[in-house]
Parts: sequence; C-alpha cells; structure tokens
Amino acid sequence: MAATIKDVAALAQVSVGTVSRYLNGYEVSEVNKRKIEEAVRRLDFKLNPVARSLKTSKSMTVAVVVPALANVFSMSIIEGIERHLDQYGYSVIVCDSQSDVQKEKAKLQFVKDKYVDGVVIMPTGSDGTHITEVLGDEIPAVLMDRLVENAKLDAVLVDNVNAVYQAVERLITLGHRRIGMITGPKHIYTARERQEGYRRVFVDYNLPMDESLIRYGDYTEDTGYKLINELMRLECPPTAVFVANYEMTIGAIMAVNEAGIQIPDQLSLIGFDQLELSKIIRPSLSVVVQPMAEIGQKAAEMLYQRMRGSHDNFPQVIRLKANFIDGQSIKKL
Amino acid sequence: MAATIKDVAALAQVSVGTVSRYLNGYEVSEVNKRKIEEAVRRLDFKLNPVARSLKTSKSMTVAVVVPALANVFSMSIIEGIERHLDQYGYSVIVCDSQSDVQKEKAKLQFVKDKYVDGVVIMPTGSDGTHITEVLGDEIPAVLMDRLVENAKLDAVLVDNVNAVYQAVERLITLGHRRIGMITGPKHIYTARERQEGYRRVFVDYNLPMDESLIRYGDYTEDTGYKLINELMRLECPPTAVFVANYEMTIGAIMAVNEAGIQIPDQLSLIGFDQLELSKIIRPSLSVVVQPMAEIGQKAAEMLYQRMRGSHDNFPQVIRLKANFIDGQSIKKL
DNA sequence: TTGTACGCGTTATCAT
DNA sequence: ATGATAACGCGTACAA
Repeated sequence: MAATIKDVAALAQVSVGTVSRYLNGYEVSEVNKRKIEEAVRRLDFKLNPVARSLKTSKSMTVAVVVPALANVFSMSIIEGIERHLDQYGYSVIVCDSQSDVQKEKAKLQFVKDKYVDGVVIMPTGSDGTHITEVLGDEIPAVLMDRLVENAKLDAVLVDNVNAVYQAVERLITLGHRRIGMITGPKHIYTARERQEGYRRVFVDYNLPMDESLIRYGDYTEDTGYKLINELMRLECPPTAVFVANYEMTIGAIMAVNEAGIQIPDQLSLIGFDQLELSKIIRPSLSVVVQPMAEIGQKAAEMLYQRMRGSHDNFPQVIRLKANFIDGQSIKKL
Repeated sequence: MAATIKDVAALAQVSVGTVSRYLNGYEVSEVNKRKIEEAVRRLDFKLNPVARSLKTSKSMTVAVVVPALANVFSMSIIEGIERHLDQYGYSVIVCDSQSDVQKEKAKLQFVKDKYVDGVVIMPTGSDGTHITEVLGDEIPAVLMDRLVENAKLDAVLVDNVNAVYQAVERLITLGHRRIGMITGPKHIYTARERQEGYRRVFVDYNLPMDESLIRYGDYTEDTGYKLINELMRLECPPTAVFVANYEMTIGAIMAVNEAGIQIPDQLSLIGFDQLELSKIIRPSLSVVVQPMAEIGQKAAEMLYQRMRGSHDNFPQVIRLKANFIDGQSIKKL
C-alpha cells in the first residue's frame, strides 16, 4: 500500500541507492535531489522505520522502567523524559515492574528484544546484577532515583541525605529532640540515604539518637498510617515526626486526623514530595520536594549522549538538590 | 551476534521453515520439535520482533496520547492500559500532546509512521477531524474520557451527567438552593456533560437555576482558586459549591483555606477525582471519583479486539459509572 | 556521484 | 509435515 523507496526511485528515475543516500543526508547531485523530492512529495513517501531498524539495529525508541506508573513521581519523571527525547525523534515506551525484581528483569528482556536504543530505569531492588546481565553493555541504561549494587551505570539521583538533613536540622534548631522518623525498607537505596541524613544531624549536633523513634515502613500509605500511630502511642512520644516518602505521608496525615492530634501543637510534622500537599492541607505542611521533572530531563539527556556513542566519564552520577519547603506544620518548642 | 532462526535450523538439522512454524505454534513432528527446542535452548535463541514486524506489518506496540502525562488521571489510565496489554505482549508508548491540537496531530502522525498497531487517545479538543485524517481506518483508535465531533470512533467514557447529578442532588436534598458550580471550558466534552448533570437536577426538582452561580474555568488550579473567590464575594454567595475537576478542586481548597472559610459551616464543598483528597483533608471532602484504572482497562480491551480484526458494533461507546463519595464537607441546611 | 546487488531475520507460498 | 525460496523495505559495500 504505502510507497516504498523503490517506488520513489522508479518515479524519480534514479536508483534506490541514491534515494536512500539522499534520505540519510548524504551528498546527491542537485538534479537528482530535486527529482527525489518531487517523487517523495507526490507519493507521500515515508521511510519504513521497521525495515530501517532491521538494518541498523536501532529503533529510535527508549524504554522507561519504573516500579509503578500510577504515582506522581514516576509520571513527572516520564513526562520530563518524553518531552526531552521528543525533540530528537525518539519515542518512549513505559514499563511497570510492579516493584517486582523478576518482572523488572522480564521487562528489560522484553524491551531489549524489541531493540530499544536505551533504557532509563528506576530499579526496584538494591541489586542490579540482572540489569547488566540482560542489557549487556551494548545498550545504554541510566538509573534514576536509586543506585544499585553490582552494576556500573550512569545515574541521576537526588541528594536525599542533605534534603533530610535540612528538614531534621530545622526541627532541631526549633528545639525538638525527640524526633521520630518513618522511613522505607532498609534495602532501598533512597530509604538508607534518607535515614543517613537523619542520623547525621544528630551526630553533627552531638545529640543522642533514640533508635526506637525510627520506624521502617515499606513506602506505602498503610505503613505510614500504622507507624505514626505506633510512635504516638509510645510512653514518651516524639514531639516531631519526619515522614520519608509521599505515600507514607498520606497515611500519616490520615492517622493524625483520625486521632485528632493537633498539628503543630501536639506534633510537628514534615512530609515528603508533592508540593500540592503543603498547599491544600491546613495547617500547610512542611515538605521535602524533589525536582522530578529535572530528574527526567537529566536522565534523558545522559541517555541521549550515551546513545550517540559518548563514553565520557562513565559511569557518571548526577545528584540533584531537593528543596525543603517550610510550612506551618512545625512549631518552636 | 544473537542467534537467528537460521542458526537454530542448522543446529537442529531442519529447515528454517520448520523452525518458524514450530515457533508460531503450528504442528511439527515430535522429533523435530525436540531437536528445535534443544537448539533454541543451547543458542539462547529469541525471535527478532523487528524482522517479524517487517513481514507481518505489525509492531506489537500501541500508543497512548494524552493532553498531559503528569496527572493522576492520565497515569492511572496508562497504568491500566499497560497492565492489560502486557499480557498480550504489547508495549505502550506514551505521547504528551500538551493540550495542543497541532501537537496532538503531530504525535499521531509520528506514531503512525512508527507502525503502531493501535492508539488510544484522550483528545484535547472537541473536534476529531485530524484523528481520522491521520490514522485513516487501517489503524484502530479508541477515545477515552472525551468524545469528539467529526470522527466515528470507539470510546470509553464516564457517565459525567449522572455523577454530577448525584452530587448536586445530594446538596438539594440537604436543603441547598444556591449551589455554585465551577466547571471547565464549554468546548470540552466532559465539562459540557458535567454542566448538564447540574442543570438536570434543577429541572427535575423544578427549581430555578441561577446562571450567575456557574463559572467556567479551564480545568487548572489557578481558575479553581480564582472562581471560588468570585463566587464567595457575591452579594449573595452560594451555600454550596461543586467543583468539576481535580486541579480546580485543589485551587478551590487553597482559596477556602486562605480565606478562612469554614467547611462545611460556611460553605459546603464537593470536589472531583482522586479519593486521596477526601482522606487527608479535614473535614473529609465529598468527591466524585472516576474509575480511572477501569477506563484504561476497558480502552485497552476494546483496542485489543479491534486490533484482532473485530468490527462488532462499531463505533462502540462504553460509559462507566463514577462514584459519589460522601465526606463531611457538606452540611444540612 | 551513481547503480547494482546482497543481506538484515522473519513469514508464507509452493512443491514434495 | 517438511524444505527451498521469494518476499518485506531498507542500508551499504562494491564497482563503475
């Protein structure tokens, strides 16, 4: 149905080789160029990307693999990636690993078999063996948000340590000492980092740290809800709590509302991600916000360079700053 | 590098035809089957989907085009689509039309040129001429959320009329008469529908409708903020307001918080979308929630049928029910 | 610069 | 049931 390069050649009365060369930006005589252009126009000819892929082993497609699609973090990043790569003619295919390493590996294999030119991945586990195992080093990959062990890869991360540091330090300077933290699983990179930020404040201020105030959730709404209740039911509950991701922040707020705990009078609270929250909740919530669109944009840019063949200072790790937004959910003691 | 079907044939000592047939599920003698399986295993052979696409003119890829990626509505739908189509071996590429009809058309052309097998689209305008113009009828498309004029297409929609009806009716039965509505642009399908639901309640209850209480925003946070302020500054402000999309609901809540308006004592409020809201806001917000994942799932299912060649009752329009979740943000007068 | 011809990895047709 | 072989549409040596 659709016109092929042969039809163009026939109509333009030149060889397919000439047409192909013209199409790929090589030098062609002025007359032939004109004839080809005319033929292309008249036939409404479009290169068949599939046939081209078969020859070149390039698909002009990249894959993005995330633990979950339906959350603002993933989608903001994906939006950033799509927008950036769009200008280069790449399309992006999305993959949901559902926080399952096996599924993640399967998805990687799947997109590799589809000949994607690159992949950006937000790994679901702390080990990255399967990533290089599947992808090899023919097809470039960049990590985002989380670093993994056993895999040398480019990455764009957020400076979680200092983001959390800033937030907790604020609490300290306001006089808080019993500061609870609800963080993620120990095997998740960002969770470890966020916890380290917390710890470092206490070290730097030479204050004792009460391990019982640190609770490990699994980044879900449920555990946020559950763990803040645990903390508040302690004989000596914390005067402030820092919650280290968005979903758990939602859960914590629900629990606080239900229990009728007054913020910030009875408890100072700092949440994570999504500035929207700080705006619609009363009192406005203090939060640590990550530069999501920028993560996507940077990851796309790095991947693009790699796909173009650059090997400059590999592996490269970019760290983006997060911002602490001061709301009215924390109080001076 | 990677093993081809030829290598398998050679190692198994059969013809490529036999291998291909075996791979595609046709009958093959028991002995050959065994030999092929053995060879496949030893060579770690994988079918090359690009070569297959070249032959079959199918890419096992679908595109989803939305006005914006980074919002809960789009991503929930996309997640539903990805999850559903994953089982059939399809991958989904995402496109952001940035609420721009021109860009939407460009994206459609782009994915068509990439030989996607189908596209699901959440149209950004009320006209759909460009959709069929670009896609023709060779490549199936299904609309979601919004219907368009001048394009006969399958669609999966939400019953906005009755969803809004339910919400406004609730306000009526609680004694409200001056009910404000903040809705979307008149040219957007869902906005018109939601407005119709509002209107219908007044008709059915034989009550007079005050047009000045209907305000048209553009589905952004900003206009939600602005318009609710306009309403509340009326000489005779409404006793209740219904906000007809998520972003505007956020804006409205911000305005209400800033102005110190007591909910529900001074104003009853009903929002739209994302149940999360109703959970973390105090008092809990009454909202109309759309079945987002289901929209994606249904759209994917319809598209899949069409891609398989079914033409049953085309164009088919599915309407999903939205739910009204009662919170504590509305009061009996 | 241009044309020819082969190959990329499959599927499908046609004999056998 | 199986084997040989011609497509699918393009890129690219190679020769001219």
